[in-house]
Order: sequence, then structure tokens, then C-alpha cells
Amino acid sequence: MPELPEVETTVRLLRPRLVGRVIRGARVLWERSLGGQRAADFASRVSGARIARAWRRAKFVVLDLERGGRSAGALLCHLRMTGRLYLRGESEGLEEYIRVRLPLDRGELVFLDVRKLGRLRHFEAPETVFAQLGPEPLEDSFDVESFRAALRARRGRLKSLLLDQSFVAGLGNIYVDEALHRARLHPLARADRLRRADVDRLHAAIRSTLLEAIEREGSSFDAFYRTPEGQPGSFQDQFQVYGRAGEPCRTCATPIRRIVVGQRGTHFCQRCQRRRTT
DNA sequence: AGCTACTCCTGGTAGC
DNA sequence: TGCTACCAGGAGTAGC
Repeated sequence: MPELPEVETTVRLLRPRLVGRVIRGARVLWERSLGGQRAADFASRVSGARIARAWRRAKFVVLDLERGGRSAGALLCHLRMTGRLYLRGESEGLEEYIRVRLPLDRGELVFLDVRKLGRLRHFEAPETVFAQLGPEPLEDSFDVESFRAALRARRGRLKSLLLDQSFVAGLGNIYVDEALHRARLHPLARADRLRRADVDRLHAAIRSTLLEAIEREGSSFDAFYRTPEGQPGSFQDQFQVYGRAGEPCRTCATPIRRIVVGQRGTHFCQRCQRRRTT
């Protein structure tokens, strides 16, 4: 499912083709993809606007808009489970699942989403959305000392906390499981009980897992996630635990366990990721 | 604060 | 073969 690496890949590939383009209108085929916004309202907000910048915040694709050189808010796209954003002609198939089309002065931006959980919305003041989000794990502001302090203040389980976008932004089910395995930490470990070395490993594991996944253009293990060019990512070949229940741990050969934590499938190695009870 | 449960969605798959 | 039941899951919300 699209998490930080998949969204980053989407942005990187779209950016050179989107920046400078002017949105000519909006064809909304599934209104609920707008997250409560009316199609006519949405269309009037974006029509005629120029895409000034394409970037990522957490799992949002952000397209900053301007009109006459002045800011005109931003389009925020959350791909959720099965969303895709691409330029018409650069991806094939699944056409019946297209939810929104944005004709541009050159080409057309397409939002496709099989399960309809994704959102494409316009915000006049997108910073109100960003204010709810935790630090970007790949930026300098996500330093190990503030991460340590934040963890010390929380009593929840690591798995749930790392999925909380207001705690750290951009991680989802896959990369949390992978990062915890890499850091050799149990998903049910309490955040405030981590030792200094545990936090150091977790901080490094989050970053290295995300960076390696971005290098491989994300993970594709079903028919859903593809880059805007229609290509699958390849980080799924590096999975140590996610989706490997019953298969041997690549480190110690112990069968990978699957449990449910906060309604989320959670994969880990009970030998590599011991739960300390002290 | 932190937990569970429910909602939104539908393709894929297990079971019969 | 064809049917049904259930699963996957990010995030918002409600309730305890």
C-alpha cells in the first residue's frame, strides 16, 4: 500500500511533468474521492490554477497551486490503499477505476483508485492539515534525541505508535513491521521502556528502511501500487517479515509470526525481536 | 492517553 | 463451476 516510499516515488516521477502546467478543469467520476467537497466547488477551485510545486508531506502528494503568481492553496492527494496518480498515457489498464481527471494545458492528470478509499482534495490552507502531522522521518528535524524524548512520553505499543501519523509521518503497516525487525524490537514493546541503544537502532532502522525502499521505487506485491509510469516497485523482494507468516526468518530461520495489533496484521520474528519483560 | 470497534470500499480467495 | 463469506487496510470517528 502506498506509504512514504511509494508516495515519494510518485512525486519524483510526476514532478518534472507537472510543475508549470495549468489545470483546465476537473471531471469527477466518483465524488466521494473529494472527501466531502462538491464536484462543482472542487472544479472551480482548481480550474485555471498553475501547478507551482509538487512535493510530499507524510503520505500526501502535494501540488501547490497559484493564480496570477499568488498562492491558490494546494491539491492534496492521499492514495490510501489502492490510489494511483499518473499522467494519461503513462499507465495502462484499470480505466474503469478512474475517479478524477484533471485536464491540463498539456496532458491530463489522472486519479485512479480501485477501492475508493483514497482522496484528492483542494485546501485553501493546507498547513492546517500538515499541522496535525508528526516529523518527516527523513528530515534533519527527526533527530534521535527528540525521538527519544517523544518515545519516553508515551506508554503505548511501538507498533501502534509508529503507525500514528501525528507521532511520525509517513510510516504504514509494511514499513513499521520491517523497521521493527531491522531494529530487533518487539511490536508490542512499550515505547517508554526502550533503552538508549534500542532507540538508536529504531531511529536508524526507520531511516534506512525508508531510504532503501525509495531507491527501489517502493513495494508492489499485488495488482495495485505502480509508479506513475506503470512500473512495479521492487522493495517487496527485500521484505524480512511483512507477508511472510510461517516462512523462515532470513536471519535465524525461526518461522515468522503474525498477530493482530490494533486491527493491523503484524509480522515479526519472536527470536530476533524478543519482548523484554523487565 | 490509549484501547476497541466501526466505517468506508471492492478484488481476491478460501471453503463448500 | 458458482456461490457466499470474509479478508486486506489508512484514517476518521465514537465510546470507554
